Parts: sequence; C-alpha cells; structure tokens
Amino acid sequence: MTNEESEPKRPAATRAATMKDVAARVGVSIKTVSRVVNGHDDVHPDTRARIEAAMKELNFRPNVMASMIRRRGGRTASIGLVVEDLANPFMAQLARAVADSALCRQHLVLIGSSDGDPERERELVAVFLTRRVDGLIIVPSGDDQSYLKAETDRGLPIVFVDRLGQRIEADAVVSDNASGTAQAVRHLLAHGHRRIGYLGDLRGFYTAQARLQGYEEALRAATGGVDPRLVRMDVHTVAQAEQEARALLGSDDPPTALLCGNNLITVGALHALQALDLRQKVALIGFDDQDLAHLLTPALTVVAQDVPAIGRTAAERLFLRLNAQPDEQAPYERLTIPVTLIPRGSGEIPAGAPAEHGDRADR
Amino acid sequence: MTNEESEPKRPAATRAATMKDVAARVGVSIKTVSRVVNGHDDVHPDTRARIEAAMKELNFRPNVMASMIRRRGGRTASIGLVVEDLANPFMAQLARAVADSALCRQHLVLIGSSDGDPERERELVAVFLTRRVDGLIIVPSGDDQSYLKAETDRGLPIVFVDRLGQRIEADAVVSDNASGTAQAVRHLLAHGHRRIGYLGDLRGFYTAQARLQGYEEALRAATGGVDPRLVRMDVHTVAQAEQEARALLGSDDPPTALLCGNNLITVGALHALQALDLRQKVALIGFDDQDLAHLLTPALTVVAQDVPAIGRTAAERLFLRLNAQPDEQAPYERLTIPVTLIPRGSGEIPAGAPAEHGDRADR
DNA sequence: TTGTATGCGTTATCAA
DNA sequence: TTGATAACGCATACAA
Repeated sequence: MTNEESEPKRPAATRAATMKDVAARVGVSIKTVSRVVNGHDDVHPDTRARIEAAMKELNFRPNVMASMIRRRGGRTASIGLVVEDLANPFMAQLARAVADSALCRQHLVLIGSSDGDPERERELVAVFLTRRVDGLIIVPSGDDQSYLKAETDRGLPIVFVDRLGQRIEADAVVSDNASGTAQAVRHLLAHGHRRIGYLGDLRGFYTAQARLQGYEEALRAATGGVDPRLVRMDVHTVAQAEQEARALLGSDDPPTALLCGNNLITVGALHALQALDLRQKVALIGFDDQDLAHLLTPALTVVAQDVPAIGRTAAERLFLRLNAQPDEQAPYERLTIPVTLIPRGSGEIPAGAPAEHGDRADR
Repeated sequence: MTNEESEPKRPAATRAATMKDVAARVGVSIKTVSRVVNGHDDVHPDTRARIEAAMKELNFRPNVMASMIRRRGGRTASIGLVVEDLANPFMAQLARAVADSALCRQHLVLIGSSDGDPERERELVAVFLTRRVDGLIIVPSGDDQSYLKAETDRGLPIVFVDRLGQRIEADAVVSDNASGTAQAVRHLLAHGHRRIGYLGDLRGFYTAQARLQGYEEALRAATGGVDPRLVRMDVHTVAQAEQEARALLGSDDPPTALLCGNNLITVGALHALQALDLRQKVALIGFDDQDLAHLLTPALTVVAQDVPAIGRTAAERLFLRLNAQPDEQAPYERLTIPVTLIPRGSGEIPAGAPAEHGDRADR
C-alpha cells in the first residue's frame, strides 16, 4: 500500500444543530419547529417558510435516535439481518433485496455475518437488540434458536430465511429445495440417465436434507428405488466434493450423471470431471446459479433459486407483523419460493454419450 | 409461493426493561445500575451481583439510542456505507470487510446501494446522516461529491472507496488500477503479443481512466506507441463488449490478445471469442477475479483486486480520523492497494498460436 | 396557530 | 460506594 501526498485540514467539529437552535434563530418555540419537521399543516405559511430557511442555513437534520425514544411504540425504524457470509453471492443478493424492501418502508438494515457459527449468530443478535431493532431476519446456524424465545414472546417479529429456525416458532422463507432436486432428477431421467449420482452437504443442514429428499423421492417415483452407493452426503468442501466425485466415477457401475447439492460441490465435481476428461460425457446439474456458468464448456445447467424473491418475501413478512396489532397476528407460516431449472448444456448430455474426443486445454 | 400450515401465537408485546426497572427490582438507584452497565469498578461486589442477576431476569438490554443522546460527543457507534450494488460480488466483499472491521471496534454499519445514481447516493447519505452515523464510507457515483462539504467541514470523517470523490477533499482508498493493466500488458508482451486490444468502461469512470492509462503507458514504454484502433472505450454492457470484441477481432490487422477493463467486459469478450472459435487462439486477460474463472477452458487469467484489503483499509482510515482530535488530523491521503496478476491459462496463450483444432461444445 | 410542561432512557454533576 | 437531580433532543398532552 502506498500513500500519496495531499493537503491538511481543519474541521470545526461543531455540534450538529438541534430543533432548539432552529427555534432560537427564528424566534419561535421548539414545538413549532417540531410541527414543521413532522409535516403538520397547522403552521402559518410565513412561519413555516422562515423555519425551513433556518433549517437549511443551520444544516439541521432531525435526530432520529432522540425522536425514537419518545415516540410511542419506541420503534427505531431499523431491522437486523444475520447472514452467513455477506461476501457470498447468495447472501449478498439476499441482503440487497432485504435492504431495498426495508428502505422502501423508511427502514434501515443492520447486517452481520455469522460465518455459520451459532455463537456468533447470538452475539450479532445481541448487538442488534441493543440497538433496538424492530425485527430480525436471520439465516440460522446450528440447530437451536430457542435463545430467541424471550424476544418472540415479547412480540419481536423474527423471520428465518433459507433455513428453518429450530426449537422455536417463527415464520420462515425458504426455497422449494426438494422440488428443485426433483426437477433435476426428472430432467436427467428424460435424457436417458438411470444412474444419477448425488453429492450433498452436511446432513445437519436443512437445505441438504430437503434437497436429498427431492432427489430420493423423484428417483423412487420413477425407477422404484435409490442406489445408496450413488449418494454421498456430508460433503462440505470443494476438495471433498472432488474426492467423492472421483470415487463415484471410478466405481464399478459409475453414474452417468451427477447432481450437486450446492455451489462448492459443483465446483469440486467439475474439477473431478475435468481431471478425468469426462466433462463432455457425464451430465451434471448444479444447485444455485453462478456468474460464469454459461461460459463453461459445456455450459452449466443449474437449479436456480429466486434469491431476490426470498429476501423480498422475508422482509414483507416482517413488515406485515410489524404493522399488525399484537392481538391480530396471523399464524406462523413457512413460505416457499419456487426454484427454476436452467438448461444450458451440462444437464442435457445424454446417458452413455461417447467421449467426443476428450479435448482439454487447461493451460 | 405456497404457504404451509402452522400454529397461532399470542405475544405479550410488553415494554422492554429499562434501567429504572432493574433499579426498582434490586432496590438501588438508577445511577448504580448505570455504573454496572458501564463497567465502572466503584460498585460493591454484592450490589453488582444483585444488579447483574436482575438484569438477566428482566432480560435488560441498555438502550443505545438513549445513551447516545446524553453521552458526550453524541456518537452513535455506527457508520454509513454507500456501495453501488450490494448484490455485486466486489461490493459484497467490500461490505463484508468494512462490516467486520467496524464490528471489531463495536461499531455497526448501515449499508445502502446507490445503483450508480448520484441522486440515490445523496438520498442514502441523507438517511444515514439523519441516523447520526459517525462517519461515511462511499463508493462515489457521478462526478460531484461537493454536497458533502458541509459534513466534512463540521468534522464528519468521510472515506471514498474504489474511486475518488470529486470536487471535495477527503481520503480515498483505491486499487492500483494502472499498475494492474500495466502488469497485464507486460505479461502479454512477454508471451510475444504485439497487438493487444483494450476494452474499457465509460471514460467518465475513474477506474476506467486509470486502467486505460496503465495500458497505454506500459505499451508506450515497451513498443513506443499505442495503436488507437486497438482501443475501445465507453463499453458498458456485456452486449457492447461482445460487439466491440467482434469488431476488433474481425478487423484487418486484428489483435492477438485482449485486455478487458472489468468483469462484464470480460464476459462479453469471452462470448465473442467463443462465437468466433478463438478461445484457444487469442489471449485474454480480465480485470477482477470471478468465481468460476479457473474452470473455463482455457482458465481465465485475471488481474485480481484485494477487495478485503480495500475495505479494511477504508475502515481503518475512518476510525483513525474518528479517534483523532479535531486539531491533530492527518492530511488527506489517497491510499493505493496493490493488485495481483493471476495466470491461469487464457493470458499465457502465445501470440500467433495456431487454432489447435477449434473445439466447441456449447450445448 | 402557537407555546408550556412533562417524560422517554440514559449519562453527567455533584453531593452524601 | 451510593444517590438525587439536571440535562440530552425530541414528542405529546394540554393550554393559550
């Protein structure tokens, strides 16, 4: 890191103007200024004009913190969002959707990344609650969100996203994971595949369970059974995914197609296919879309989640509860967002395709 | 979207406990509770224990809003971050780094997306200022940030990121863009290329200017001149990038290598190369790393920015100013973060490479 | 149409 | 070591 020269500065560090300052300058009471700030119409146009002028001159901005304390309900017009990792594209899209929905309703979003650590999740929630957020949207980690019971009991709205909150009753917004893998399975079956390998994340994860379930049900419905040797769960890193994919493909009766339970697994499986020179021969469908997916050869067929819809729906649900009276709250619900299969090539390779001529050009 | 059944609820919607409640329960004055909350050591251990017990029972959480009003300095322990689009991976990584740095210092981050619209940027800043953020980190849009002068004058720290703020004096943290394209040019020259095409974003963008400059300077230093026919600026969409790349490659004396000024341009250029069956023949280097870059064939050589370092540095700079006295502020600086060339294959294709046998399998 | 008094939850001052 | 009280910036009820 290099530094470049520049000029000094001398900030005044003066206190920000308050309503009292504005009132004093105009020569009216603070209450009249308050009326103007809050848009009441029972102010003389002249007075209003002079007050507005003074506000501009003094660069006055109402102090939301102070007003929140006094205002009935004590709302802060802010909500907390706990994601797993904001740098992850899925989570980032989610955060964007939530932030936009909130901003439309004049609310701000406090965002924190738990990194999948339940303790960090709790710390973040604690920080947000200290800031008096009006509600929480949480991508839950671990298997126990009962620590939030005290908050839901006192009426704080909480919406879980992507996964279900456990040991607690609350709303949740999730993708139709099972339908996604089921669609993928049927798609592969339609292209002649009968042996479809499945690579899934840790069994403890809600999404991993749901996606596996969709795979198994679709397969059972169509072919009557699932070959357990084709299923590898608890795959949690790119390296593990590559290893398990290699194992599957190197077995006696290898799969002609692979279904990958998430992005990282897809990358690992692609590494394996590439190393074994099977990219053109073995079909592959990934869960979650990726930026360059359409530029791979063959282009990557994926089950895509509607991430903006997930975020928007979660925020809408939260605001629904926020705006409802305590005695007329709707029952908790699980809201399910549809997913879409996007065929791009890798999922349309037919079963038993000959290795065209196995071209690689990696460097 | 489908709904699933669940059970009703009946939240009490009770007011959150205050220090007064805690004091009443223990039978001490509110001030003593305050001392415990703020970790002062002049409290009798017994009293402290009883107070801490009561706080737990009542689920007491200090109200930061209220404390902020009274506390001298009036700090809110929050900062505002304006990015272009939080859903964009670069911006998401940036936000994550800033949020982490802030959290380490007990500060929270308010995040908003301007979508490159200067007016939206100003609106977001206004919202943040109403929330009394202690400082701002901004990815500036447009060519005029003078509207922030009133804030810097009163001592509010502002750090610009990724681009320079214009018509205003403030700190800025940017990548060493010129060095990045210069490195890329030298890399291509070393692989025998003499005709290197450049595709850049809108000339109005700081990053586009800096990157073009690096390209031109490196080329002039090595070969004595820049062929203007090889440079296409103001390319702002994938479609435009594909079109310009096609035009360059279809010209009389076409480039043997392409240097792309950003991610979208890279994607467009890859489309063009793929359509013309030149992926194995024409070298390509992109600016900014992408998730699946190493899985393309050939894998994508890129100039990668150290996004976490950018975010961290910006936050550190902001807190430096936040913690310094008004009369001992350092001069404004432009902090430059190094970039790294990551060779993966596409940038190492030699000049005049024969079309191996032009294999495509796009579908 | 405008102003006064009081209170929100907390911290700061000063006294006990 | 503890407490009474004023003050922060604003909103609310009520009075003028």
